[in-house]
This record gives sequence, structure tokens and C-alpha cells, in this order.
Amino acid sequence: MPGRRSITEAEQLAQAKLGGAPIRHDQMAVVANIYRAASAVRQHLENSVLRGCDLTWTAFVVLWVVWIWGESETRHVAEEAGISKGTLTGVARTLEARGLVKRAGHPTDGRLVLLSLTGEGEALMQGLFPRFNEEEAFVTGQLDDAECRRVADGLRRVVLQVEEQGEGRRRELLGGADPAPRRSGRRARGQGA
Amino acid sequence: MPGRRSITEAEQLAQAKLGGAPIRHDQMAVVANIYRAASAVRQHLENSVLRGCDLTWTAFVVLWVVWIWGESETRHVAEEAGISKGTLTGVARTLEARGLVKRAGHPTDGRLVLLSLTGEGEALMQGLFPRFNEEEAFVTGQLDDAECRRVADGLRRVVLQVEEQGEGRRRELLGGADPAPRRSGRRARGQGA
DNA sequence: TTCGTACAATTCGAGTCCGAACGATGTCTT
DNA sequence: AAGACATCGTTCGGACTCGAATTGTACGAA
Repeated sequence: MPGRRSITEAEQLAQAKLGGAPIRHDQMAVVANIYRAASAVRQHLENSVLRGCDLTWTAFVVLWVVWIWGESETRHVAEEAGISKGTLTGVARTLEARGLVKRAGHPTDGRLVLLSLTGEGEALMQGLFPRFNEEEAFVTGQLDDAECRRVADGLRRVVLQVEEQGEGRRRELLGGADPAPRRSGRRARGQGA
Repeated sequence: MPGRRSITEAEQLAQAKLGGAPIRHDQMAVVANIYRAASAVRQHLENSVLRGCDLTWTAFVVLWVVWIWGESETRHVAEEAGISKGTLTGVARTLEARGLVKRAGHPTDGRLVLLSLTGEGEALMQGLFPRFNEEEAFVTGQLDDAECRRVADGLRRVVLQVEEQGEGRRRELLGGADPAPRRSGRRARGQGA
């Protein structure tokens, strides 16, 4: 469990570390707590309802997306699930091997692959989602409905901000410079450093 | 970017999927948006300030913890950073190889290992954190200070709920049954299935 | 002293995840 | 018709992740 020491204390220490430079405390607290909450919620859901079905968080989210939206192109599923195309390929393969999803070529565009739930997958979600939703209610148990709406709305605005302004912001920060490739992951082959 | 389609629409579809069974909409929206926001924020931070320094999110968090709290035992760092001890071992090794952190044995208890920043690590954080904090302010740009405090407070209560009640809740759900081992990870050696 | 127990970090195995590179397909230009 | 170009899903390399097994240190009891 993260977070034994208080965030406010951390803020004071950070302030001290920087001497006079001002810190945006409230904004820092939002980011820190978003991440803490995400980890805590994910861990709880994985260890309660998902583990028993032998599903990881990601696998569940993918199933959920296909369940809700019906047969969908993989790129849309990846976007909705918040994972990369490459990751989805592997997850879909695993789910297909377990007989929970089907994959089918697109009738007119040969590049596309469509994902849909099998009967077994459908049945799984029918039984699983209500239990999942109950745990969602558990983790938010300290908030009443109105507070839930306020928090969800605030988070929605964070997501929107990044989605709508993020790319421009990053370009601006880099000031035209190349966006430095990820250090891990497959290297460019052409020119060795 | 996840989340082109609206969550409310998803809720209606989920409701339809389940026939009459009631869904806790507001709670579901909180969890869904926590996760969306966490991914969006992490991605933005990685692709803006962190990528340039060749740091992953996890590596940055570890550096941040050691920077703020000073030389610390690894188990505390892992807990603060929200990762397992095993993961920290690997991340610390990476950071040590890059000359950003030092590891040292505990003076009296030979089992402990202490982590601290090198001069280079210290200098890095001195320059990096203000830029990181500016991006924290950017992603929360659609919220004023009071709203930030409200959101952070709501999230804090989610974390507390899971930390204080989660384990008991999970035991209760399993009803005494063994908590089904993680499918991935090292297998028990004793008895093959 | 020499156990046994407790608890520390590390190693190890299986797997997730990202993003660059890649091959296949579709679409536009000429 | 044929090449250039865009876009799709997949493959691939490396860092990260968990938790079980392991190794090493500390400390109390016999």
C-alpha cells in the first residue's frame, strides 16, 4: 500500500528543496492522488472479482469494451481501452485462445480485424459485470452520489484537457525539437548513434 | 487517446445489456474516469518532460521519493512509490547504472539497503521537478484551485477506503476460499496442478 | 555456541505494456 | 497501370510488474 506519509508533508519538503521557486500545490495533489487512486482501485478489483475469473485488468477492460460496443475494429477497441495497438494484439490473442472473443476479417477492408464476444464471453460478462460494479461502489463507498459526480466531472475535465490541448502543448514545449525516442523498446535500425 | 465515445452512453448500453439489474452509475463513472485520467496524465508527463530526460514514469516516481525523503530504506521507497520490492530492485539497478542513485548498506542492520541520490541525481531533480509541476498544472488547467482540492480530497477518500477496508472486503468476498494465485509470475514448486 | 525463527533484499519466471519497425492492404496520382 | 503514400494489424526489443522462491542477516532461546 502506497502513501503512509502524507502528501502535504511531501509538498513542504519539495518546497524546501527548491528554495524560493513556487510550487502549484493543489495541482500536484490532484495528479498524485489520481495515480494513487488508480493503483489502489485496480489492485482491489484485480484481487477481488477479476482474479477468480483469471482476468487481468487490461483483459477485463478489453472484454468490457467489446461487450458494450459490440463487434468493433481493433484500433477502436485499443483506443477505448486506453492501450496501444500492439498490446491489444497480444491481449486479444490470449482472450481468443480462452474462447472469450472471436476475431474476423473486415468484409470489405482487408486490413481491418473485427473483435466480438463469443457466447462464452457474453455469459462471462453477464455474470461478472454486476460483481465488478459492486466493487466500484465499494471503493467509492466514502463518497455520496453527488460527490461521485463532482469527482468524476473534475477528472473528465482533466482527460479532456490532455486530449484536446496535450499534443499542442507538447509540441510547444519541445520547441520544434525531435521528440526524443523512448529509450526502451525497439531501436531504429538505420543509423547507430 | 482513450475515450472518444462518452461514458454516459456506455452506461446506457451496459444497463441495456443487463436487462433490469441496477447499475451504480455515479460510482462506475468515478472508477472509469480515475483510470482514464491516470493514463492520460501519465502519458502526457512521459511524452513531455520525462522523455527528454530518458526517464519512465516509475523511474521518476522513485527518484522523486528519494529526493523528497532523502536516503531511505528500499522497502519504504517501494511502498511510497507504489511498486513492489522486486520491481524496485530492477528500477534501482537501472538508475544506479545511470549514476542517478547510490545504494549503501545500512550501518547496523546488514539486511537493509539504503537508497540516496547522487549529485547528478540531485541536480537532475532540481531542474526537472519544476517542469514536471508545470505540467501538473497544465493537465489540471480546467480546474481552479478549489476544484483541485475537492477532487484531490475525493480521491484521497477512495484510496483510504481501499487501504483500510479493502483487505477485509476481499476476504469477505472470497468467503474463506483460497485467493486464486496470479496466473502470471513464478509458480509454486511443490505440487504441480 | 548453535539452533530456529523473523524479516530484509534479491533472483527468477511468466506476463504486461509501449512504441518503432515491418509487411500487407487500400487509396490516390500520374 | 504503376508507383507513391497512408493506414491497418502484427512483430519485436526492452523496461516494468507481480509474487514465489531464494539468500543473507539479526536476534532470542536452548
